[in-house]
Amino acid sequence: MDEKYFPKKVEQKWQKKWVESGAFEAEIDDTKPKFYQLEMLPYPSGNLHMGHVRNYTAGDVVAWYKRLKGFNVLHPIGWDSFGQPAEDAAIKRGVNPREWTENNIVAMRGKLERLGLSFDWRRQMAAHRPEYYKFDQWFFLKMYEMGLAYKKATQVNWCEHDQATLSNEQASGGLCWRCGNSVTKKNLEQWFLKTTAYADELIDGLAPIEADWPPAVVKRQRDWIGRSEGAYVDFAVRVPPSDVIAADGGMQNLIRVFTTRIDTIYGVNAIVIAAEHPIAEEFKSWFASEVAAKIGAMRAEKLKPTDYETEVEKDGIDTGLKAVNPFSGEELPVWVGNYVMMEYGTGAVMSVPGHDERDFEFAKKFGLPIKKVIESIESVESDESIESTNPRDSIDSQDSAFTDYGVMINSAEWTGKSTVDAKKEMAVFAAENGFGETAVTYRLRDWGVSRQRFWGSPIPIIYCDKCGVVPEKYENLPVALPENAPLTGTGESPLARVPEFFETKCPTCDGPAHRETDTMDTFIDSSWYFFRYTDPTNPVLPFSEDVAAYWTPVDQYIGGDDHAVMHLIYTRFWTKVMRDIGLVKFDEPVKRLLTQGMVVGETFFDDETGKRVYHTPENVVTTRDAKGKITDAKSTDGKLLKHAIERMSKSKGNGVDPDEMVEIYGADAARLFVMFAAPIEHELVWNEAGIEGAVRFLQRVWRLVGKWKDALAQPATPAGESSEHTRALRRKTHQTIKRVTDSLESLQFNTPVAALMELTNAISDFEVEPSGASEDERHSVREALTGLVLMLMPFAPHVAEEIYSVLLGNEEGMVANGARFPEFDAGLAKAEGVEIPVQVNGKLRSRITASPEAANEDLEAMAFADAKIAELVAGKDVVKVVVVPGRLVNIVVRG
RNA sequence: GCCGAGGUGGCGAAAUUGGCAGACGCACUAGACUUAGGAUCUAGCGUCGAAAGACGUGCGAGUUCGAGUCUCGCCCUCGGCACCA
Repeated sequence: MDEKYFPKKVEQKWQKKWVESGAFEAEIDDTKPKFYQLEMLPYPSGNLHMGHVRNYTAGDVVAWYKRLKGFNVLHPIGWDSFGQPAEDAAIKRGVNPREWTENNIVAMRGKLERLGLSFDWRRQMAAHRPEYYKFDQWFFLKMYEMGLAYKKATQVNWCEHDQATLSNEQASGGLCWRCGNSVTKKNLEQWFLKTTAYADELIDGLAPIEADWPPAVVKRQRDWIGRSEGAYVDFAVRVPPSDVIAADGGMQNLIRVFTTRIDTIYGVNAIVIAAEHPIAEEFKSWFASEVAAKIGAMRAEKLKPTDYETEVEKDGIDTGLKAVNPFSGEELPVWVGNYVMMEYGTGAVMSVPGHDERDFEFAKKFGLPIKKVIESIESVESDESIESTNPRDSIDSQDSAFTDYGVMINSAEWTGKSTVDAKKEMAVFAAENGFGETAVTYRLRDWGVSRQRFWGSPIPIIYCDKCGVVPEKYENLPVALPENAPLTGTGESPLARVPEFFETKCPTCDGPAHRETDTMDTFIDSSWYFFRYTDPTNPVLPFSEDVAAYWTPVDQYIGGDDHAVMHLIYTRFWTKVMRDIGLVKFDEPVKRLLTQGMVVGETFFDDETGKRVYHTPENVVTTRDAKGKITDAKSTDGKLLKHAIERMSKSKGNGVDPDEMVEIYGADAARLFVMFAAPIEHELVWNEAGIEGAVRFLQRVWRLVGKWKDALAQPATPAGESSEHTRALRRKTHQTIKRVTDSLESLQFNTPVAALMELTNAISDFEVEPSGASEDERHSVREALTGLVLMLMPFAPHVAEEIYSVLLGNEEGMVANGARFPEFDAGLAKAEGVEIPVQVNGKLRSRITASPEAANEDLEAMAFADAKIAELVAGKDVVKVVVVPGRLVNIVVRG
């Protein structure tokens, strides 16, 4: 053992040993409980950033802990290797996307290996390889057969900056998930997967896993799916002046609205439809010219980039059409309104300004009547009776709508009922009378998966002039990407310019046909990748049902919360589809989810040009306030700089390359520090200074072992009678085992490191010279050191292996030894004499030392016997004495 | 605007869930060893105070023998959503 700890030497040695012994290669083993530890797969950009280090280290800690606890652990990694960056690199630098991707994978794998992450590399998958994307296509065909994949013309989300279509999830907030620019709409024919078919299941399936998923993710998924329960109501359309029913008859003369508040229907003042509503199209020629013009303008407005900063002002126009309220028979105007969305519900609403904020605003603006039909329970109770209440037809004077539930007024035979009851009854009434039904709508839309991109999995569909849309045959999969395609980034499908690719024969009639030239959204790849790890080379199926049945579902998943409504909804959807195909027998893919906070760094920009400035102590000078926040930043040549906190990466110039950190401080110190620096779910503002502390800690452990190793080489068994200081050390050891075990079980990674540091300090403070140590002393130090090292293994595996082999006196490490996590002994951890605080009137005044089992009366007597307490209590009335056994004594006095 | 999370030393944070606030670490201060210190060791380090002591977990109330923790009201910060009928 070297005098000093040289991380590089130790790390290279053990990484090599692990590879040679296949230490992390997991196979099905029915003699052990299985544990599937998964982290979100990286995009192979070629570079590692601190966010990766945090994510994969946390996963590695869990994987190691579970292995040491006797589980058969599957801990795989792969590559989300399809997608835009490879295509961008190809366009910008003329490289081949395949080569670029493969090279990056090699580079990035090396960086991950140097961190000593315990992955089973044999199982890695890469989305861009035909043996993987073949099964994206396999699934697509299955979904096509099941009626879950369909094509339709639609307005899609379009990012002008990236020249790319986006699913609703990827355009959340009206901004592109990748580049953050505003999203516009574009008309395209596009393939969809019917996620809405599973909307109820996607909501209801959250309940059983809720306790083990972060509340924020569960909530965002619920909101995203957005189930709301209400009713459809049909309003007949009349065309003035002669009350002509629309010529087509049938459904065309009805406007169907969706409402969650049918109980407010006597307060309807108008029907408001979206500009894209079919009625608006049907009566186009009937409308006055200014109405038609306005509708056209409103449609165009909706295609503009979405600006969520400024609130859109309500706008609309009376179409001149009339609609009849089926409950009251009242005739109402039909308006077109910009606040009604064609995509949600039926694209038409009944406007109730008295009880809906948006309708209220709309009515105010256009001077429409506002009628009150619901009163709060309090105001009804204070009024004498509902009958005698003079109906207030207008609440124009009020400045907001009353949106709560309450009691019905001005609502014919429903008056006086509670709105909660009326809501149910009125929907039933509407259904019985043929003008409505109870209904549930969702915010969730189907998943648009077509991408006009090259670097993705081709959609395995063929268009034949004779047979129409024909799915490719399973035996012809994969539909392989051609080696070369003209990549222009113009938003046209590159595959449409490769005749060798799209010219084909119809699988049904063998006639001339052409292939779909769009590729799939890359989120398809990541929807099922972790099932492929279980059976990575299966040539005929995505994975075998039996193999997956052993390993899946995932026991612990760790990744960023930025995927709360993208990846994590898609993969839940995919799992339910796989269940219906018969590949898996469960509903939810992930038992327990942990979302780690981002690692961010300070970024600087040139104030004038907006260009990034690399942040090194040499070129940026900052002044900071008391909280350490930057108040002012300048470059060394005097230019004013803007600053921001951004996700850390080398390309943003706000952070180190983890590889450099490993080079300087070692992988163990880097891992340890990242785990220790902040709770895993918090955002971590990167500050490199702290890593020195991790290095110091490991050096300290190393020196301690160096100091004791010769003495510990001699045999030592615990003596029957031991002295106080050895019992104290054993106590600390076992208390630490409990703390570390509990922390890791609850996925806390910062507090166990602190506990290990405390144990190290305790061993350090054990004031016995190793050469003169008794057998008993040697035994307690051995127990403390081996315990320390075993518990350190998940965080700093290389140095732990080295120290463990030193303590064992041979070259074997923990892996080779089948080492186990230390077991907690409650008896040994129990304190003998504890310091018990004594309070007088709730204020700490003294401490007494007693056995933790001391009886309440004894503690009380000891407290009163304490000189200081006696003095404070003297001459006063003791009102009460509170004794918490083993914890505290509080004496309440008066006078 | 609505929803969610949170506010504890100079900084990152602990606090067995109502029982010694600030563990552990970073930064800092003083000292020792040293040719040297960005190594190591020792001591200190919430605020005021010479000390005794007093005060102290965003602010204000409340419950309790006792509140960082529970209740109510307010302020602030950070995230999410974007007219979802």
